[in-house]
Amino acid sequence: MAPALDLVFSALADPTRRTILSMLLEDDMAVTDVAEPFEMSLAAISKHLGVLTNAGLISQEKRGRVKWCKLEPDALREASVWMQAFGQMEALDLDAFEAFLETELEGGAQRSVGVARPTEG
Amino acid sequence: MAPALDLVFSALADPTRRTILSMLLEDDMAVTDVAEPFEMSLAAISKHLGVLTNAGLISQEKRGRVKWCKLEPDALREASVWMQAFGQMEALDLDAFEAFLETELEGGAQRSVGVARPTEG
DNA sequence: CGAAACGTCAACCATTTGGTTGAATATCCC
DNA sequence: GGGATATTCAACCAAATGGTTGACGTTTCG
Repeated sequence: MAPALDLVFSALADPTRRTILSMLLEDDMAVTDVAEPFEMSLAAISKHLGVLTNAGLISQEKRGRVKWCKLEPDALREASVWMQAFGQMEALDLDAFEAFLETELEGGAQRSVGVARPTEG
Repeated sequence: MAPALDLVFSALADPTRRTILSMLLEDDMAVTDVAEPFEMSLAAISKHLGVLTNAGLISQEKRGRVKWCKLEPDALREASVWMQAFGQMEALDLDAFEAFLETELEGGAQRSVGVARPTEG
């Protein structure tokens, strides 16, 4: 069920939607109340909420005539994990790996570290 | 100089671009070599690289007739920090904060926790 | 010099996105 | 029932996105 990273990241790419998420951090909110601080129409906010829902970042539950919006942190967490994993691989490759090379192959020929043409024909 | 989160997140929203980033994790690469595994045109990849550059996620340096692409982890890290901070605030608000409320205001009127209309006119 | 390799630019196209407005639907309350 | 409230739907629009192709400028190499 985990929504694709595509959906999560593109949902996060809009400042209005990031603001909405931070608003929902404090409390669950009704659609009308989410829309209140913004200058755009209610319909526009409704669409934004649809995008966030589709990305799994929030859920919406209708109670009576009011639709409550609730933060769903799991989707965010998944993307966060991706980024952290990426960051760790990066740290691994660019730092630890080079250090490893220099230690392991100590005194090897003066390779130009970090620059290696892949697939040179 | 830190590029806006908008640019970073929307750059990350495309799977082709995420793949490119992961390729650059291993090594700096020439534009042509980045394009090689993909089925789209070189021009399309060139545009993707432009988007990544614009977001600050990579840098490009021309040496001779070859333009080398290099991962720039800082921009990614900034977005990662945003997400982690968000996650931490979430943990704070939804768990600790409610526990705090219940403890601190013990036995208060039966507030319906988590439901508060802001700006009721 | 001239051809090949590297990469971008410009024009074009289809689709998506983010916004609008006005009508429609559902619920609450008198 | 009927009016107010809450929210979405549908149609529309402008701009951005992701792709194509073909022409163009640079740099290398024979």
